[in-house]
Amino acid sequence: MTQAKKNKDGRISAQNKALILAAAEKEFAKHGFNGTRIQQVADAAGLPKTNVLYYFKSKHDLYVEVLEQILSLWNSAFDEASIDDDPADVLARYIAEKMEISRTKPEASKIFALEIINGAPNLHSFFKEQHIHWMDGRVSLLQSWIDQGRLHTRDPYALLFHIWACSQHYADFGAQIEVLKGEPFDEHAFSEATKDLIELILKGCGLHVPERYK
Amino acid sequence: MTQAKKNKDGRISAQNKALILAAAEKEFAKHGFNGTRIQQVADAAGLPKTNVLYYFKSKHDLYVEVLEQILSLWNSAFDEASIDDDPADVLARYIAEKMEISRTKPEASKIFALEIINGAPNLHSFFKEQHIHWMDGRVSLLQSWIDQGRLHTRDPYALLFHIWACSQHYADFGAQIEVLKGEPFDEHAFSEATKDLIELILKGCGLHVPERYK
DNA sequence: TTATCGGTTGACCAGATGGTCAGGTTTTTG
DNA sequence: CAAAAACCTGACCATCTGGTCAACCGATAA
Repeated sequence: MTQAKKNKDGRISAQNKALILAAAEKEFAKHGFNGTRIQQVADAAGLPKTNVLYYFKSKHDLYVEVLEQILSLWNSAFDEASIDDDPADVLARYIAEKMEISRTKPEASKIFALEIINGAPNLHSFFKEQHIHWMDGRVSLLQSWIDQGRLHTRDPYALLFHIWACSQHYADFGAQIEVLKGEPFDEHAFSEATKDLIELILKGCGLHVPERYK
Repeated sequence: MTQAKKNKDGRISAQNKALILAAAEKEFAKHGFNGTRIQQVADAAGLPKTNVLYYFKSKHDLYVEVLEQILSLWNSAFDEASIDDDPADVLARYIAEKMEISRTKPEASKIFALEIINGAPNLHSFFKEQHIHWMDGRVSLLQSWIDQGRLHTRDPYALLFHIWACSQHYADFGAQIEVLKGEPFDEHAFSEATKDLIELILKGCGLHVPERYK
């Protein structure tokens, strides 16, 4: 039917697309956009290369869809925090969330980092604007807390950057950390690292670490 | 003469090699190893492609030499710090050094980050071992300070990771930061960011920020 | 003058890779 | 049960790119 003309998500379609996207996420994380071969993605998904091109018009298309899927992970409870909330609580939770993503979705984090390092050439400008808007809102919240004397840091932007930098570091540099520390960086180690980071940042802002994050 | 057989560093040679390495550093930082074309490097250096291949046997060779050149930047005063030094002073200086590299050599920092994200496939194992050795030494120094009650943080490894993560962040994500903050990230902004980071980390470790870094 | 040698370069190639296409099969739909 | 739509895929191709090669240049030494 003409109604179904644009509906490309039959049962099989949805299933295969998901399969391919998952495989692509891993491959892109490992080798970057240029270093990834469509054939590799196909192999990882257990399908012939042509089939990958059937669902995604081009390599670039596939990459963009992977990226869009990743962006949905970036939502957070911090998005809705208000001035009446407790800064220590909100920040600790935000850090914990970011660390959790680094642990459970390191590939996504890597791809995001690679994309940003290269100047975000594939992120639609609407995303950038949206991000700036989000940033403005969060920064003024932090600034309010600073003005109230409930948060002691000079630059709220810098605070956010530092949280991102450190949490993402654990995703991006996971392998390096294992080598340098000489022990596997497992769930428990991640939990310890999260506590450490929360303590560092909160103390650095003159905040008291909530019991549950100690 | 047979003596000069291996001497490939005549005046012209040294000059051209330096030219090519500088161009390669920029290109690799922009596009990564796979995304960089030898032709691009050649164009950036103002030489024909064949000439690049004359000085560097292969693209991979060129990349490794760029990488080795970068590694020399990683030396620091922190390397020689001893237990008798003041933790606050040593750490503040170390952070300032790292930030300075991010400001003056962002390309080098980017390449290093990209290399590490990909699991450091091109770093010779002797470098890794050397790095581990360095790390062990620095961690035990930090641990000594902790044991003496002069430094208050749980995991010295994590402390180093956080310093690296934040300072490198300013190199890697420079473009993103400009967009999000909506103003150029110049020398002055870098100086402010450095102070902020020093304050965050030192306060986070229960240290007092030395006057000169305020 | 001539041999040598570092340096230079255009022409060329083999392999890899993104992407197309036509024809086939399976599933859905009326 | 057809017809249509969705799905699948082997064969193929245009292009790109790392790397080779052989000829050539220009300075210096014998």
